[in-house]
Amino acid sequence: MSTLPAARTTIDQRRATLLTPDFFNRDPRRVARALLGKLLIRKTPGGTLAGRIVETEAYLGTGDAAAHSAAGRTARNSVLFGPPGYAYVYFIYGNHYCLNVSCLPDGVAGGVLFRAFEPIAGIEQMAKARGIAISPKIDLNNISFLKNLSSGPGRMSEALGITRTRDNGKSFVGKKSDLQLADDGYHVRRVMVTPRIGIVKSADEPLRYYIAGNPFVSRRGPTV
DNA sequence: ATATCGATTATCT
DNA sequence: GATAATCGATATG
Repeated sequence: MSTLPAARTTIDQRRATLLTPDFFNRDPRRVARALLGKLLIRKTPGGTLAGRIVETEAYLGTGDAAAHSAAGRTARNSVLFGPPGYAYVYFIYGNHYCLNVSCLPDGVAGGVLFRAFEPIAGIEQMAKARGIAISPKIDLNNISFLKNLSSGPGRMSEALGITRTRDNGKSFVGKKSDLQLADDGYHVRRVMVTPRIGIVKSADEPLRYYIAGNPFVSRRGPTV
């Protein structure tokens, strides 16, 4: 019998290095794919939160009808038009915040939406942020429990305590930033590409990326 | 397991 | 005034 890939991963602290602006200064499709397997880190007074990114979506800018930047620059979407490597946070459906990173050079719109990660550090704090009570009965390694923390853009943002007023426009590439992205050398075996979730315009464009077979992805794929 | 629906507000028409 | 890059609860197979 072949062994399934381990569900949980750990961080290789010795190898972890911050992603640089160059990483984000290219087509969002390439950034979205390259971000799979990277670490998303949130530093808080209560401790460091971290997860391994398993699902992303690319939003291409003025030519992409589904992108917030499609109709040009506004006060809301201006981060997408700014320099690469900055947080674009928007509020949706009266309930949820969603976290993105800007791509392409200053003046050109584009971004990647973070849709899901595997919780790795600060799990108890993330559960608290999600309104989930921790009791001795809860197994912190249980896949269903972990998936409920951060499988989906709204959940992920809530687990990290992301809000628009706090985080929109924040740098992902600053050494001192409380929002960081890092590469610890984790190798992604296979990437799946599907249409993006929850959009109406440009609904068929294959711009969603996730790690094949990963249990923390929000959905398997389009229910075709 | 999948399907449907209400919540709730910033943004744009 | 309509819409939206979603989630959680509820209903049903």
